[in-house]
Amino acid sequence: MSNKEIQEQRMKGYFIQATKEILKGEGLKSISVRNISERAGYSYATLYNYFKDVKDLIFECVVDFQDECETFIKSETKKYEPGLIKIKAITKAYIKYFIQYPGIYELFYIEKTTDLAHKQPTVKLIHNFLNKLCEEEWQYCLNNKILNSAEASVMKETLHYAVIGALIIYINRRQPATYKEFSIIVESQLNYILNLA
Amino acid sequence: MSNKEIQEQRMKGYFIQATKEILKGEGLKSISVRNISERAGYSYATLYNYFKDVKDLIFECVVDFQDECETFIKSETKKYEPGLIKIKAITKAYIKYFIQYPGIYELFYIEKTTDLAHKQPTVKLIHNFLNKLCEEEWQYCLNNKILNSAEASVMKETLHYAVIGALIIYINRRQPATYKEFSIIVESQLNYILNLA
DNA sequence: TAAGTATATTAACACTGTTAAAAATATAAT
DNA sequence: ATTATATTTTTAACAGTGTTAATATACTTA
Repeated sequence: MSNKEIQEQRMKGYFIQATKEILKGEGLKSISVRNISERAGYSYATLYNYFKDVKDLIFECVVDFQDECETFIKSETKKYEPGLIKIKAITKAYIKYFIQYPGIYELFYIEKTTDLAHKQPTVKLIHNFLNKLCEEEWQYCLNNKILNSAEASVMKETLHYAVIGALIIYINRRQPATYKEFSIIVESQLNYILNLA
Repeated sequence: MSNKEIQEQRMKGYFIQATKEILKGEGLKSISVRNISERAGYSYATLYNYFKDVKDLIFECVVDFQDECETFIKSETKKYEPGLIKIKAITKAYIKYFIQYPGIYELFYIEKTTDLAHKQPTVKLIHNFLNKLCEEEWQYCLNNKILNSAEASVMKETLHYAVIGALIIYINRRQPATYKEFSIIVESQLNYILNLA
């Protein structure tokens, strides 16, 4: 990597860092070009020397957050036995991560894809994120004849949709009112969907 | 109702009508005070004589759309037998309505409640919309011992979350790519959640 | 040091919601 | 009917948004 590339990457990093901080803190609605640039220590127009537009910048953050989320989930769930138990644990860790950073959830699932349509592969990446995280475990269930293909398929999709819905209603609508209530509902739903205890 | 009130209500109606047209057509992102007012045939500032702010106006539309949606669902499902079969039919009609008007779905579930927090009862109304539409049928299942209380509860919540999630991913993310594929997934999920065929 | 290039900043444009002052209209009283 | 008073509508303005073009600064090389 040439000096020029190193420096350019460093500059991009300053803006990405600033954006990530705002998203984790105040959330998506506090994101603005001037706001990001001020935190990065540059003028607002400088941003456009390193990113096509602000959506481009935000999208780079998505990739970072996904890595971060994946790392978090791995460390939270490594002690669980493989299969449905682990799928449940992964899902709970997934929910936990986004509850901790609602701004990141907004970014992942609420922000219209239309606005980011030029990055189709990344969009697919986001959409399949939970499924990807559980992929190994679903495969385990199939290999060990715990589930057949049709069962696994419907469980996987139902789990996926229910988790997205649960998070949007809790994060975006504050329903139910407390995290405790929310946890109880989630727990019983996971058991129901995954046919556990 | 006094003349003054009639006239005021009429004026509000013009703005509400204009807003509803835009929401059904171009969607939430095309909503702007100037855009609405132009369509209503008035200057942008006139809007503020009849609504506290644009969120107030939008919220009046929510109530209208809910009535419209409920009427649509009632007419689509009246021929179905009561119980789980009817719950499935109601849910499918619910999905059908929002697929037809994605802009209204945005408004219902994606628009942050925070921005409309001053109308808490209405927010609860929206959140419980699907559950309210099915309430009678859930009661039927309990009365006829088709389900016990715990079963009904978890089914109801899972159904609710899964439907919200399914719609957000299909409408906001265009995943899966076709309505046909989407319908198949929805069908199998409804059967799984409601423990049907 | 001077010229040329790359980068950063300011100024400007078109948009957003909202408010205060100005203009137009309708109502009331003489 | 004409004047005076309310009421309602519009225009102008403000503070914000993303983005671009022109200007100013810093750096590199001759």
